[in-house]
Amino acid sequence: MERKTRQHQAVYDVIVGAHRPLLAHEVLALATEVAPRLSLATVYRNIKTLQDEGSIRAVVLPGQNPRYELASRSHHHHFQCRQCERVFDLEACPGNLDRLAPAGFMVEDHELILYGRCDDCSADRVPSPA
Amino acid sequence: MERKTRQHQAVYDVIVGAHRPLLAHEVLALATEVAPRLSLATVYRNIKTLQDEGSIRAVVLPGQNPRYELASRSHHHHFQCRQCERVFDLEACPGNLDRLAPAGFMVEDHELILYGRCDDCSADRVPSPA
DNA sequence: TTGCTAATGATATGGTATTCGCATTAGTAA
DNA sequence: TTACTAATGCGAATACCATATCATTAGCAA
Repeated sequence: MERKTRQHQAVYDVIVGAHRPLLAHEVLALATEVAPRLSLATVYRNIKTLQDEGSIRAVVLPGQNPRYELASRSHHHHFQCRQCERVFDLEACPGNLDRLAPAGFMVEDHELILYGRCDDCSADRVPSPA
Repeated sequence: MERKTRQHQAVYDVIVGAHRPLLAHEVLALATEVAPRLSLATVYRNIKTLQDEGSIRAVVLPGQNPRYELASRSHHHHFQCRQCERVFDLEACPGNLDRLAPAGFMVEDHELILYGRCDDCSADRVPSPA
């Protein structure tokens, strides 16, 4: 049977609490505060478990390692800060993108990523890791 | 000095002629028709050379290997077919995406990818590799 | 042609994120 | 508590694309 471990809970809690998609090593760093000696392998194992059960999903940006966010989040897009490299959620979606495809093409889905400077980095503030 | 080889020319010609971004192995497959015995290492070498001199640029889709297109192409986006996995150019851009970012965020650039079925695959035609 | 050496072909190697193997730890039911 | 075994920690192993190595080929100037 499945056991409720401190490590599993820590991984989940960190993703829930982040309010932005996290890299595996970010999960490790944050979860370590609650579960010391947490290993990266365990982070990956729990990420996989949570993905398989549908609790979280991967957010993949071009050329970057997957980040993870709550699967319960509704359709949205992302913003990446070029300075601190963190990824933030965008609540809005431009919509009506199907018209961009040529005739005969069937659009099923889309992905939009904005790049720039986040609030902290625009203001020359040093962002906190959480 | 730099020498004009059949292989280098073949790699460049294939990218010019494709009218869509190509993976390294697609370049290899297509260029082999002109330059038999062409090796993947040479494809990568020439891709790098062409990139360094600014002739081509990489197009990276989430979780996928880089594709290459002519750098002279103006701002545009891409469509990927989920069946044949080929990537196509979209001529249009929705524009005015800056408004999607929260206050304090500075948008410098954006990336948009549509996913679905290309013309060939919508019509159950088998796409030609070129 | 000849000679120089840039470029190639074939394969080995590197870099790195993720997964595996296994001894150990620690949930959980009784 | 105790026993059972799922889950962990840690290091090794894997997988993958891209680059490096190096003997060989082939541009190109003379």
